[in-house]
Amino acid sequence: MIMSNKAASSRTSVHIAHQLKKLSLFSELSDSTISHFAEKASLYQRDKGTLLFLQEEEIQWFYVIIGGWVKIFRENSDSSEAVLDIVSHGFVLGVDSIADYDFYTYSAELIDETHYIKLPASLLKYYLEKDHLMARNLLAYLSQQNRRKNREIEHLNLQNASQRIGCFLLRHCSSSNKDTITTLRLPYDKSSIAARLGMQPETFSRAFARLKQQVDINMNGSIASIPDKAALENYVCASCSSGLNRQ
Amino acid sequence: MIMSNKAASSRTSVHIAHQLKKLSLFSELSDSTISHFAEKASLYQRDKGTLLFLQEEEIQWFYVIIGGWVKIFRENSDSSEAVLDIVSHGFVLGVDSIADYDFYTYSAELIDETHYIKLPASLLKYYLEKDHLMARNLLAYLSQQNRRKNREIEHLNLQNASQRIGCFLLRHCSSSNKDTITTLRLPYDKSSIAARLGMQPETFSRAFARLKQQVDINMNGSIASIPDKAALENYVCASCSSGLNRQ
DNA sequence: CGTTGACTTGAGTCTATTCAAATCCTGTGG
DNA sequence: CCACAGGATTTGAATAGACTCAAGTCAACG
Repeated sequence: MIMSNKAASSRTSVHIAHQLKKLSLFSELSDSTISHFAEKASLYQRDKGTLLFLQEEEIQWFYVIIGGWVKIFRENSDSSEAVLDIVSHGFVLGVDSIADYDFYTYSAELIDETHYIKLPASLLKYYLEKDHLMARNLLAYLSQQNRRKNREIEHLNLQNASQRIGCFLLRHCSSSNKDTITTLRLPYDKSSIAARLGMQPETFSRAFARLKQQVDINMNGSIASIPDKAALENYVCASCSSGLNRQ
Repeated sequence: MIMSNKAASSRTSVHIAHQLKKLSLFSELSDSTISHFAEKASLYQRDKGTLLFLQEEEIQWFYVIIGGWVKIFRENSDSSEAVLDIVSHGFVLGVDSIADYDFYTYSAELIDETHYIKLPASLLKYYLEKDHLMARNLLAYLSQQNRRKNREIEHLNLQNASQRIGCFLLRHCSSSNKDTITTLRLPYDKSSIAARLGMQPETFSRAFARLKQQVDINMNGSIASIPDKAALENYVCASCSSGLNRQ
């Protein structure tokens, strides 16, 4: 990232600080702490295919996703990979093992043009020791991740392919007004959603077709619009232990 | 828990302190902190079927499992339940949401006669604020749980029924000497293992039979013995991204 | 206008599920 | 100590869902 001059750099830093403040990981931190992070951070926009980091690499940076889509995955000895998650704006990547392990335990790759902030892990570690609030925020973040994964395990066990697709859609709808039509930009590459949901691309295609038959969903390129979100929730959560808004 | 006199209570407390010290959650904490926990804790031994807590209840206690087996699960609107995990000695239950949510996000039930310590959540919360080490230990614990669940999701996606059973066995073998025969007491009720692994009891039975054909495993009541652990690892981890001893 | 890559559709196969029946265990009462 | 009831586990047969491989469609792009 090349800055033309100090002023530009400062403008970027203010912009980054603004983005960081939105995150629960940085909530209630002092302005000086946040600007400290913002000063050491850089803003990126990169294309599909860019690797953020690989499993087993030493943790040097962590990432905040502003927009776009990132695939979190693990590769194994034979060629296949397991997609653990596909995440978008507001997600923080690479902090899961920062407290006790020092190495990334998964790989992360952009599957769309993505806008993100890159921050030094050492700074987070520093504040983790120094600032009790930082530790508490990370605790809350990890707790939330745990619950997210519990839900994931439950769904893999109990939901069928169509329901899992519907659930994925719902999770990525910004919780907008119930009465308006919800629209949502999906990752360009649908086969990675399939992998994320633990199914083959063909199964995804067929199951999505079935889902569209059951509840009203319109696809327009990679834009999905859902006229009746409640109907989708109803279809999806027939076998969920937690309603959509529960933890 | 009725104590006959102060001396007995004190002996119990020393015993509990000894157990707590083994856990990473309490590692490096001062002796006085640990005895503070131990004083407020009680030791229990209860039968199969005992409920430790239910999802949505307010978190009042957390639990350390000394021996036996506990089922962690979530129930949903229709009758079915999702078993998130089945855990035994050394596991800490009920702290996942202590930092940010105040309610249990899963239920826990003994599926065997089980030996455990019950501790007040408020004390953990108190030290979480006061003692930086406690926060760091819980961070490490949650990080580890996250990795455990990532592995779980990967396995649900990539492994077949037999491999998942083998993996469950391996995970619960104490990492003893490679050359000796490994033995392992399984929960009395096999159908909860089946549920834990996301399959029906019938599938469990058939898949286990297949596993026993492939690698040498002897069952004797609920005691499994594995003469050649390496062979089992080899069978199971053909499609794992992480070797057994990785994080 | 043809090529390329992504997605869909089709047909056959495989794995796990379901329902039903048989068998094995275990704890209990005689 | 043994027989027995009841539950858990196993086995069998039919079915359903997802997978694989192959072929077809579609749209974007040069």
